[in-house]
Amino acid sequence: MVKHEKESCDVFCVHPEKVERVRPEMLPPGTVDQMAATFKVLGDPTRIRILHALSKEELCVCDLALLLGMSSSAVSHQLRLLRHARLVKCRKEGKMAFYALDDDHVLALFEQGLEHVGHTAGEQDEGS
Amino acid sequence: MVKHEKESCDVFCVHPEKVERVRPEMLPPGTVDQMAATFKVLGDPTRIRILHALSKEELCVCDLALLLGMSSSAVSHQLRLLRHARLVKCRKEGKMAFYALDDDHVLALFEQGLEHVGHTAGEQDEGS
DNA sequence: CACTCATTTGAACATGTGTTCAAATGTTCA
DNA sequence: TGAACATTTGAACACATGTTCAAATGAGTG
Repeated sequence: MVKHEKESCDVFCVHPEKVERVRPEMLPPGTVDQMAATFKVLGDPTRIRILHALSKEELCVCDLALLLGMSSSAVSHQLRLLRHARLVKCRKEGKMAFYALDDDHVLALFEQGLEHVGHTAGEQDEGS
Repeated sequence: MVKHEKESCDVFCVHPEKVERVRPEMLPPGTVDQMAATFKVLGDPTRIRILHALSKEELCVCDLALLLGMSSSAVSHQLRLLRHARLVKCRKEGKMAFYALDDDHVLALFEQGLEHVGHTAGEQDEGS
């Protein structure tokens, strides 16, 4: 919904020169959306636990279900999202599906997130 | 189809030994939730664009509003989430608030995500 | 084939999320 | 003080998300 921009008053900027210096460096929309989509998939406790488990061992769906204490269906739904985001890969063997982290990039991303949490662990979150 | 053979084992696992080997290595719930919360905040195109802009230059709210083409209110709401997640920091000067990335950890996390996108750029996402 | 099992899928539901609008802070300056 | 401004906040809305349930698929076995 684009209402016609009232550029004169609503968002009248304080440092236009800074803005115009940064503007040409902005990432293309496709890249931004892909990054957001990737992080969004990472932004769920269940999927974090799945990824962490898979970083230790290749596991099948029912292994994960037992480990996480949830239904195979729920696990499968989450694995589908992780697959779509190229965060895990699937290896089918007979009627079983073994999952593992897609590659070391994923592990690096995961550990960077873990490091951030450790980094902010002791600090107190300011109340709103 | 009536099946009430093993009601005890909805999730009767195929490789219990793997599961029990991994179980003690699982992350504590608090850590998992914090990681998920951090990634969740990163999982939005608007916030990705904000972080990327701030990685180039310290900017105030209305600078960001102009750069992103959205209202100051919307930007401020997103900045609050980013602040809570310790991804950006705020420096107040007069009636203005200058925002910047909280530290290099954030930049590293961001770039790891960007790298993942670049890494999967050429690959085709299998249709669902 | 009939049956079981591991996995996947679709629909439905409750809950969470991002933006908008209006109003409130809090600061600067005439 | 009062007006103008940058920013923040709260409520409300449309929309997305995670789980559950039931059913379907597909592979192995008697």
